Parts: sequence; structure tokens; C-alpha cells
Amino acid sequence: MNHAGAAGLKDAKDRFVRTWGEMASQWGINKTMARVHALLMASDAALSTDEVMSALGISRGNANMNLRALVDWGLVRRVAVGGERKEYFQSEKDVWNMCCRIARERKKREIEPVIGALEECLREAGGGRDAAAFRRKLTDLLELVRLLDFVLGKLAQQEKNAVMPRVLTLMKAMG
Amino acid sequence: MNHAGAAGLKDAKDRFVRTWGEMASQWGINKTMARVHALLMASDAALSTDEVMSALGISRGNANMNLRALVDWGLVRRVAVGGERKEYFQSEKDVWNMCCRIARERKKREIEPVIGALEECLREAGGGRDAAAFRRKLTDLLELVRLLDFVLGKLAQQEKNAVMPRVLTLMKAMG
DNA sequence: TCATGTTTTCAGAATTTACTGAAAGTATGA
DNA sequence: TCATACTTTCAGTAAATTCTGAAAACATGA
Repeated sequence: MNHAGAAGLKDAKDRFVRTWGEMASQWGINKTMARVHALLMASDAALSTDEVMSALGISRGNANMNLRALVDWGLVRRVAVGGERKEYFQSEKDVWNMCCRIARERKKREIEPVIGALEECLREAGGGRDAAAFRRKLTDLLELVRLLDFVLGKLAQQEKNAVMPRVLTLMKAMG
Repeated sequence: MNHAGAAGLKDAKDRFVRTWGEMASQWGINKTMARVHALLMASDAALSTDEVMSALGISRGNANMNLRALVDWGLVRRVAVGGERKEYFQSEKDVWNMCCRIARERKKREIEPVIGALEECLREAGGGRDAAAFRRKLTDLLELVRLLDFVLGKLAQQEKNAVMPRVLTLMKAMG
């Protein structure tokens, strides 16, 4: 029973790693990066590059690149273990903080540049009568993208979360 | 001056098409699909497959595939023009409706399957003591993903939008 | 200073994803 | 029914992305 249970846990973690990787690739995130993230989330202890490599069957270069990317996103921390020279990696423990980091990075990397580009389109389109419909479309889109920017910004600064209850309240109000 | 203005409008639309394509590919959406969508958004009139092909310099097969995908997403409609046999395509005019359609489809195609898979992980992990931390992580993630599912669901059914003011109200309340 | 253990880089290879274009399919009306 | 105008499919190709692995760089302690 214990043995079967342990096998189940291993399988469950594998499934989780696979699921997270597939989800990520649908959202424009590198699949391996997400699998590394999932592996670290599912692991109690911090893992070394070599452990990540062998757990996922990937090369050193690949492991190194994706671990660094996760650190850049603020989703994973480098930690020192015992007297070891090797670096270990540990995922952010709090799922809500994780969500905030993702919001912050996507806002900065992806939403803000789009706002700039749309504003540039608007400028370039000029004030002519022939451009009126296009200007209208652009301003509508800008309103939408700025709202998303605003929401992500709020989410990003929410270090400890009171997000869930508030959103639920709003949603109930919206019917 | 008129001539310069017209050139500016054309350039602005080109920039818009490029911007939309780049943004989309960062969010896991086919770049060409987004460019077709942007082209239709920027165009007052409905366009035929041939017009899309020549405006973007893509093949018939590619144009056909991406136009169909846009129709499947509910972002573009097939329309009949005059007495013509040819099909024409027109983007959803209202940007907020567009947003609702995207919410509905991403919820259905991407969020719901992830919820199912996470629930399966939880089942597979079993009730053993060694799985406790992993179960905790899974339930936290599920809470988060279910919240996203809920929000997208609300957004999706919001046919005519009162979304903007409500969200702004919430955001102010959140500080 | 050097030997050792570790991380980083990057050119080329592998894989995945997207695209083409010609052929097959479909609808229309004469 | 056939010719015509148009749409769809899909096998093969091209492009983009991701990955590998060996070499270079770096850090540490003797």
C-alpha cells in the first residue's frame, strides 16, 4: 500500500509537470521552462542543475538557460545548501506571490510595449477624415489594453494577497 | 498634404498589423492569424480571401486556414457582398465583444482542461503523508486557476459591457 | 599559482510549428 | 449535365524555435 502510494505520488508529479508544460506552451511560454518550474514546485527540497537535468532528461545548457529565465521572472530563487559549492534552486512557495510576479513581468515585457506601439499607430494615422474609423478602433483597443495594464499593475503590487475575496465580491456584484 | 496623410494612414495600419502579430505570438496565438485579424479590424470594408492574401503576402491555404480559425473563435464573420459569389470577411466591430469571445474560448479550450488535469493529479497523488505538501500546492494552484476560470466565465457572458466601470471601481477599492 | 568543481555560452543540430500550392471538393446556374 | 467560380485539404517544404554538448569562463581553496 505504501509502495503503491509512493508510485502514485511519482506519477502524479509527472502528470503535473506534463500538464504545466502543455498549458504554458499555449500561453506563449517555453514548455521546458514551465516543466522546470513545475518540477521545483512539486519538490519539497531545492534542486541542483544536475538534478533538474536528470529528472527531465534535458541538457546542461537547456537546464541552465531555463533556470536563469525562471530566476529572471522572479519565480525561482537560487539558494545555498549546506557547505556545498553547487547552486540549488527553489520555487517561490506562495502561489499568490507567484501569480503577482507573472503579472508584473507580463505587464512590463508585453503590455507596456503594446501600449506604446498603439499610441505610435495613432500618431502616425494623423487627423484626416479618412483615418477616423481606424482612430476610433485604435482608441477602443487602447482603452482595453490600458485596463489590462492597470489590472496587472494592481495585481503585481499585491504582495500579500487579499485578491481572492475581493475579486469574488466583485464577481457576485456583477451577477 | 492629403497625399502625405494617406501614406501615413497606410503606414499606421501596417504598423498596427505588425504590432498585433507580435503581441499575439507572445500569448501563444499564431502570428499570421493575428495579422489577419488586425487587417480586418483596420479595414472599413469586408475583405475577400484574395484581398487578405495579397495584403499580407500569404498563400491561399494559409489565408483560408487562419480566416476559418478566426471565425471559429467568433472574432470574424463571413458576410455576403452584393451579388458576388465570393465570401467576404469582416471583424467583430465591438472591441469589448471581441474581448468576451476571446475570454470564452480561452476558458473553454485552455483553462477547463487544466482544471481537469490538476484534479486528476490530486486524485493520483493519494492521501499519504508523503504527498501532503504536494497536495497543498495543487489545491492552492487549483484555487487560483478556478478563480481565473470564474473571471473569464463572467467576462464571457457579459454580452454588452458594463465591465470597465465595475473593474475600475474594484481597483480603486483595492488601492 | 594551479587543480578542481561548477556555471555559462553559443554554433550547429534537432524538433516543432507554420506555410505553400496544386489537386480535390463544393456550389451555382445555364 | 456541365462549365465556372470559388473553397478546402494536405503532403511536402520552409521557417522559427528550442536544445545539445563541448569549450570557455569563472570561482574557490590548497
